[in-house]
Amino acid sequence: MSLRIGDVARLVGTTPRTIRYYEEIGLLPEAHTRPSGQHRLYTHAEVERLREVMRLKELLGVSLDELKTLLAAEEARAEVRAQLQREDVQPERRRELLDEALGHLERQLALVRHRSLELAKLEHELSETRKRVKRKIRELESNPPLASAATSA
Amino acid sequence: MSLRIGDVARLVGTTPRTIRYYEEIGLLPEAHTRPSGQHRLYTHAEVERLREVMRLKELLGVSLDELKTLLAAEEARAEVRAQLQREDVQPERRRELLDEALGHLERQLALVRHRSLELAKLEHELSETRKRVKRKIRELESNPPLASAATSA
DNA sequence: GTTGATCTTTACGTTCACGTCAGATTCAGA
DNA sequence: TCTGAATCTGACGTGAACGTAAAGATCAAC
Repeated sequence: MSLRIGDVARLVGTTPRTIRYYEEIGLLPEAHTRPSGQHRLYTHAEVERLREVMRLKELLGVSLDELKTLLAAEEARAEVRAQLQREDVQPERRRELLDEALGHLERQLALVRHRSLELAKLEHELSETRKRVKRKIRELESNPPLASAATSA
Repeated sequence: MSLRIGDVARLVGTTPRTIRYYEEIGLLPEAHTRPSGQHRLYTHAEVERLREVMRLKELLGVSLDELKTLLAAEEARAEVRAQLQREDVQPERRRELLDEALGHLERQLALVRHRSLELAKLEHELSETRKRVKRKIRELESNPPLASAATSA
């Protein structure tokens, strides 16, 4: 039911050092309340969280510091979910958290959409270029290599 | 007609140091034949080339070393264009260059498509999450904050 | 032909994101 | 209870991608 840091590392394809580092810089929450010196223990939910962090890092290509602020969205939503479990849900506080989460989500979305668009443009250009290269190759194949010049108008 | 390293840096939004560094590691060709000690001079074509390099770096998120091998495509195509100008175009050599360029293009495209897909997935997930958060906020607004619980089923 | 701004090379410094090592500690299993 | 594998903290090391400083050279403009 509870995983150790080595298991987690294997599961997500990284190293224990990296996980400790992420915790060190505040990118991951400190694993529960753990008397210093004792082994860290993780739940599957935390493994998923780590997966998500690494995915965002990979796809957004931002520094771990920027990523930390972007992840405030997840934090907020996690807290919302936690508050939903309990019953003392002061609605004003919930509203605050939701607004905060929304703001961070918008920032993430803007970032993602921008990159997505740029990538699409790049993809289009590349496939156009590929077409041209392919055409040139075909021309070269059908045109028997004559001695003189003038292969394309 | 010819720009100096500082102008180029301003034009593409980087620093002279970076440009020199890129030249140093072979990512950019050495600016023409330049007696060591003399100022580097650049054409607008070279500025565009640098822009493209920085764009690919940004969008693909690869190391400068990987980028160097990926850029072999541009090199090959540049050489093809150069050979088209001249008339002694040994067609077998052209075929080699075109094949090479095609290979590199395929690699770039595969990379771009993969990232593009992943980003699209992420974008979808994010906008779904945003929907849910917005809905929750609306619920909170329409439901007058009563004393008891039960806001959503 | 003399400035002053920009550039040159050389070389050491820096930040980020971890890797690696050491020595002590903890933990699961026999 | 003992043992061996994994983990702990703390520290220093590392590679990538530049930043920065120094001392001299170059270049455009006057």
